[in-house]
Amino acid sequence: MTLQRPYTSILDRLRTVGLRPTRQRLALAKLLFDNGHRHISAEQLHSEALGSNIRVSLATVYNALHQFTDAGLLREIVVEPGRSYFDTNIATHHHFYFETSGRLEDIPGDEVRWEKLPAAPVGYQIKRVDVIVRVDG
Amino acid sequence: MTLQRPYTSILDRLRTVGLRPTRQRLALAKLLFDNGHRHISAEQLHSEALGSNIRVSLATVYNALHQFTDAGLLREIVVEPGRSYFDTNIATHHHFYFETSGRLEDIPGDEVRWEKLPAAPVGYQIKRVDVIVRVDG
DNA sequence: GTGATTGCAAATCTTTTGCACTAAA
DNA sequence: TTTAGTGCAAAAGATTTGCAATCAC
Repeated sequence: MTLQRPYTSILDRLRTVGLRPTRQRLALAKLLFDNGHRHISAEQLHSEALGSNIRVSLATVYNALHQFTDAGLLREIVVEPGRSYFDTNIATHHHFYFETSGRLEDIPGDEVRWEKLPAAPVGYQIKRVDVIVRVDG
Repeated sequence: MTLQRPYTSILDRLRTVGLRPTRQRLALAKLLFDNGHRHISAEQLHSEALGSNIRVSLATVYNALHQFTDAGLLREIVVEPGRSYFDTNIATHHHFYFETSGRLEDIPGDEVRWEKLPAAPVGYQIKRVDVIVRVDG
């Protein structure tokens, strides 16, 4: 798990995780990390990039999102078949999912505490615990 | 939330939720509910049906799975983009997800207890809380 | 009968892949 | 240079849709 280092430049962050700071990655990272925490889909990020005159293909957006995720800069959240978001907040926290709007909202980590949680099956380690509170109304 | 009524026939269960007990729905429901609790994908159920000489199209399998889910007979669990399962266990419970194998395993409801959980946002109700414990090893 | 359900094939949507081209080190 | 990264178009999956044919009531 990579710690978030708010005062590290995007360029250094990419270098640190071993990704070449290409024009596309820098631009996408800027959109992702310079606008506060966000829940964004690949398609959304692609449109946003095009809207900001960053010429980048959807395939590259997918590549970058997955590389960032593997590097621990992002976290992927799947809420429905065919609907997944990338979360720029990599601290431990959870989510409300608004089924009608498809929107995701953070639940701060300290708003969820376990009284009991099972141990990992023998031979396995817990990588992450996802809590999705599904709401509608 | 529909209570599970183990001694109700499949035919009656379909009738109760207002679904006509067609040949296809009866056969699929039999595969789903007469074999203990299972986590099954649409594709898997379709293969299983064909393997049991039940002629049914994949589209109908999807339809039936969604109708059963809407009726409260099934619960859908999405673990990764492009990988979702239908769970015949509709009691409150949670899941281990084995990232390497793609397998899902039940965590009984009483193995997870909350010390703290946020209230629903104003104007919304909590429909369900999904806990997915992601493990690898 | 008549209205719900099905099958099929086509369409849609999301995501991945192959490969020639380009750019970073 | 050398190797990683990119774009594009095509492929691959998963899921949905439209509509005529079929089935439950």
